Amino acid sequence: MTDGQSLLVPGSPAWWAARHGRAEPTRRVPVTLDRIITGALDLIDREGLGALSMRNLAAELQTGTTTLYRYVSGKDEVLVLVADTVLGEAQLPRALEGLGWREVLRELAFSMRTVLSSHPSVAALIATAVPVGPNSLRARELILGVLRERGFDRTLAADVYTMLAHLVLASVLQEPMRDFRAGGLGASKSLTLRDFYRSLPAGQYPHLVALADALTSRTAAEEFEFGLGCLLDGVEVRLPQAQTRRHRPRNTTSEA
Amino acid sequence: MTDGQSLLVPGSPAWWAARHGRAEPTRRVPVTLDRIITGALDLIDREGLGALSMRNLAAELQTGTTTLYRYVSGKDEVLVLVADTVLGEAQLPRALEGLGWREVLRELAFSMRTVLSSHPSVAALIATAVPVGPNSLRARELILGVLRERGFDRTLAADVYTMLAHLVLASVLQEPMRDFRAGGLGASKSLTLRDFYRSLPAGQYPHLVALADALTSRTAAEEFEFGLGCLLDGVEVRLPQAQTRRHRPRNTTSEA
DNA sequence: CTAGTTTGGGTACAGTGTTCCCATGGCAGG
DNA sequence: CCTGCCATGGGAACACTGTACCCAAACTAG
Repeated sequence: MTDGQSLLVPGSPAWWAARHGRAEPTRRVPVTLDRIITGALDLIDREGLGALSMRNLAAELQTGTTTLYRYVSGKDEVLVLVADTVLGEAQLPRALEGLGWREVLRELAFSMRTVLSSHPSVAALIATAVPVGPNSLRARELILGVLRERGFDRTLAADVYTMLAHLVLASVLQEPMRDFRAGGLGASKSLTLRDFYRSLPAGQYPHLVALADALTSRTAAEEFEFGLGCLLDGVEVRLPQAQTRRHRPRNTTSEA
Repeated sequence: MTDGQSLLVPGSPAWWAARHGRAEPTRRVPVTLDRIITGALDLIDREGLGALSMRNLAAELQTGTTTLYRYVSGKDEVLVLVADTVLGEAQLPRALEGLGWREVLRELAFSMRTVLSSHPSVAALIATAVPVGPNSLRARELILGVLRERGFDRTLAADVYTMLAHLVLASVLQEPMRDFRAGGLGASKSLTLRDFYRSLPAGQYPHLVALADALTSRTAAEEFEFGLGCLLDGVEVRLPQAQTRRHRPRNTTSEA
């Protein structure tokens, strides 16, 4: 299709606007790799992963579709670059030295989770492909370094890193389903997940009905907090030197 | 395309074969929902998620594309049905009563992981959509019941279930990347992940280079085993009654 | 001013999900 | 017997997708 509006045909309003707009006179913004990546990320965050097509991306950048292929080998490469860019948004090397391994791991895991959580659709990209971009490698390197310097042996450091990555990934992946509506047969009857659990036959699924609230009232961050705490406690048990300064866990609340 | 071979034009070899083949005379196998689901699952397992298109699926079932839409509202529904079918392949209610919560959770988590691991591509379906099919609900109900009957309060049961689900999901999702080859610029230089880590600049990524073996020598099941152990230990700490029969963890091996 | 190299992009092809509409076949009613 | 019906099967078409080929515009070097 010719798209009509994105072309700057002389005499058209868009042409005039570009001609004596208040900004710099060169309205033809050059295409760069960065513009492609940020444009793709914007498009994904705004309209979801499914909305990212090479044509849409080209339209977003006000250029032609095939132009993108001058900077990128294909859509796959765009996705890889976007994923690594997001991973790079986490500012990891904050104040770090004085803290014990628990605090550092908490800090790192949470900042990774936060940055991925702000680009929900991107998590799926990272989940199904080994992230080998520089930002991803830097993060891995940093976490492994923290573990080694705190006395973890090689296998334990690798195992703990893998578990942390798994935990972060799963938490972020499952987060968008929090606002899930079930039963879309008609537009009228859309249930929230909690009401869906409540509406199940109590004879068949007694616990799902009874735990409808418990299963759906947690924030994704709270769930992550819980899982991270469990994992770190488990790691503490596995440390060779029994340098276990005991600490009292705090969320075993019993509700009404 | 007309496909030529799947059409039984009278007089063609295929027609004759169907006419007096050694099997039953009715060669036109009727299309059913079950055939669609199992066909889709076969296709996914055999050639990956990307190979599942409505046309491919129709060809697999030796029928026309639009016929599928008589039984299914679209591709999304096929995927949902496939996901729930896979979830249903886990035989969960094995011998269960005598065991403590640790053993039961291990058993259930492992069997879920095993069944998902045998259909690697399907895990991605479950990760990005709330599974609300009957088999999925049955599994959730069973696990929650186990937890409640073993003395977990409502929130703790829900939290622990969520963590287990996350762990299983992430483990299965990351499993296919185990046979990942990096650096596919040319067909000549395809590195395994371990060699990729080894080939990194040691000045920039010292720990990644040093831990190349540790990061890649684990089986997915072993990693899962480790994570599950950590998690269960963490859960044990959070149990209200300090019914902690201590047990010695066993994998803090220090390698060469 | 010309030659050449980079950058931008229209057209085209194969493949996707989905819908419209027509053909076929078995079965009930006359 | 023939006739009409209706659920099932499927061809053609539409609006997309990623990508390759090839041509036009623009800028740079001589």
